[in-house]
Amino acid sequence: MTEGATQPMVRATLEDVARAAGVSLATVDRVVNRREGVRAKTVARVEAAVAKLGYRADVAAARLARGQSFRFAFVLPTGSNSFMTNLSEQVQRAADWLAGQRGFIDILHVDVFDPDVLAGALDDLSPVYQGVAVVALDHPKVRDAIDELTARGVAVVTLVSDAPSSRRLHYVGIDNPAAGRTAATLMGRFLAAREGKVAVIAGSLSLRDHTERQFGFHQILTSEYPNLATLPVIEGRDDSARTRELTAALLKRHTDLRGIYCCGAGNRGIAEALEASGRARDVVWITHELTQHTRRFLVRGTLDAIINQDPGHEARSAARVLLAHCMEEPISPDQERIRIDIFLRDNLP
Amino acid sequence: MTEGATQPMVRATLEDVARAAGVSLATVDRVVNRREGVRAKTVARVEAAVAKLGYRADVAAARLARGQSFRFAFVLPTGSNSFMTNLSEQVQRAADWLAGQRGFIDILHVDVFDPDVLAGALDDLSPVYQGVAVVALDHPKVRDAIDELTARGVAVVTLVSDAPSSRRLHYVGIDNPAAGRTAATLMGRFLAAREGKVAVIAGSLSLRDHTERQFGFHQILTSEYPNLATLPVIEGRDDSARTRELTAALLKRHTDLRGIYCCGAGNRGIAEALEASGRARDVVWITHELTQHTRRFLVRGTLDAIINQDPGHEARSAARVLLAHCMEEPISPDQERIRIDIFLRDNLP
DNA sequence: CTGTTAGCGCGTTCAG
DNA sequence: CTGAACGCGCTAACAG
Repeated sequence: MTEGATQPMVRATLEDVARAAGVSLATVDRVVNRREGVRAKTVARVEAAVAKLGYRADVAAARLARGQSFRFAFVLPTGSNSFMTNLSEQVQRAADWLAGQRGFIDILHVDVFDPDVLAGALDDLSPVYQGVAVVALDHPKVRDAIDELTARGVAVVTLVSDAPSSRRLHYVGIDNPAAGRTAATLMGRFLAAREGKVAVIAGSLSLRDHTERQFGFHQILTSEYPNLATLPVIEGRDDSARTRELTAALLKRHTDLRGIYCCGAGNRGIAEALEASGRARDVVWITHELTQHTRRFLVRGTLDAIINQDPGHEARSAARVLLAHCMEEPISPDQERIRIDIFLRDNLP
Repeated sequence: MTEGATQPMVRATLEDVARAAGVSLATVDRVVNRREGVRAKTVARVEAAVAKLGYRADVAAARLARGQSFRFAFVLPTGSNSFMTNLSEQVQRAADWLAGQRGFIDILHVDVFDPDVLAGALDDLSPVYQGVAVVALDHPKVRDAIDELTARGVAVVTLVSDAPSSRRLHYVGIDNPAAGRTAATLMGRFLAAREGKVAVIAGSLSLRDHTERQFGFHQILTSEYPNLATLPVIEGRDDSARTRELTAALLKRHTDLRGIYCCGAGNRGIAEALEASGRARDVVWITHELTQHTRRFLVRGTLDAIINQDPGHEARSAARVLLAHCMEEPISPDQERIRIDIFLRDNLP
């Protein structure tokens, strides 16, 4: 048995360090927190003591003494598709957690799909907020509103949907082109060498994430799977009824339709059309986001794979990033990276 | 714009509650922490005040006042395969994080594949530890050692490899039969309707996780993909050289070998044999764990998919579960559930 | 440049 | 059954 280095039995306190270095508490505090006004020689002495005793600041005590608290606004879509409902719930849970850490989250619901409304909501945001997480839109007005907040010293993170041209601090969400490529690889491989057509259904091509997914999907499908022809993108406006009609028309018109990639919402409509057509097991259907509905379609075999982003992880990550920024603490990039999950029937959580 | 309920501007303290309820600090504390010795009437009055003010205990202050600290042992394998090395690093990072929360982690490396050695290490563990995380082995001696620790009041979580018959508090790891089923579905679908043989390479069939994966794999492949015949399982002992020989022999002997599922380690050997044979692009190869090696094989196209468990998540989860148990706090199951990740070339993190 | 001191919000004695 | 008072480890304001 090989022992690793064991930690000291009880942690050293600032006072222990002060005694060891022969200085006062305040001086040690200055050195540890890298504040000005200490002679280089003294700094060295203190740092030696810190190293010798293995001193680590007690975050609980520091937070208590600092007594600062934080207030963040989470700007989420009104609307009620399953994914966004789920995201709201997860933000609420992250808020409960943060409340124990002297952090408060207010959730604001706005129509994030209207650039004017969204920009207006950001402009009107109360100045009490030190941080904002927003499901953004890549539009000049929104970008300006974000930049204005940033200029006022407010930390802004974009959530799920990015505004890359803005000065937001951080984007919490998946790499959408990569998600589209992932869907394409699954589609191409599931269809093996079969020939035929593949349809792409987006919510709206004016949504950057849908466009990016579609872009990644096309990129791989056309370059690596020449046996499959992609049909022009269809916009279902994330609406089930409309998407059902469009899908039904698609199935009727193209008897050689082999696959459907849905890079937005409206999945219930697709499922209905597919099942009504009797070709559900024959057509490979890949979509985004694990919800109660898509889970059912996957288990039933109508849906073949789900590309997912974990809303719980996203909500917690946004909260952590904002908190870390306010406390001037570093974040650990690979804990904050949102992964592109692939779910098949067999690895559903 | 719809506003969510906004939180109070400053959090209520115990003292605020005491004043509102017309009692003292100590009484509120007793009620809040569900201690004995308070009249029912007083309890009710305090609880009303708590509800009215939306009081939430400040965890930082509570931790500071309690001043308790925790010490955990993480028992990890000696040996040096990439996954375990990675796990060690992640445990070290979790330890750095915990150190700020008054928690200390000592890392012990033992030969976890030898039941006697592992059980001995657990038996000999210093009594200073309130919690132990162990990469376990499903063996009576190990089970007894875990149960003995549990009986002594030590919280035990199994990590990556479980001992389900023991009285461990919690298992931090993936559902291995489900992981095997996931691999089988990918294999079956990637091979579409092609006919031929599929080989399964395990490290050792006396390792429960390898057996479970292999079981799940067979289950799906035989029931859903009758076009594919599975060859008898081969044991590569997680050794690259040996696995290379075995794979080469396999490729030579079965000209209709269509797929290889590796449910253990030794991936470098498989890659070498596949690439040497010139059939790397033809044979579908699926394996476990994202490492620097498997990443390369996947990007290069020799490997088709990786089934992964995130060691960073596992290390943090084990630490959180132990900490929560010691502080008698609840855990949130879906944050602690370890997912079965699927990585293709396109969604690598 | 450095030291002293008064809390931060809560848990835990110990008296009443 | 209830209350007063001290201290956890650290920060910040002030004094020297």
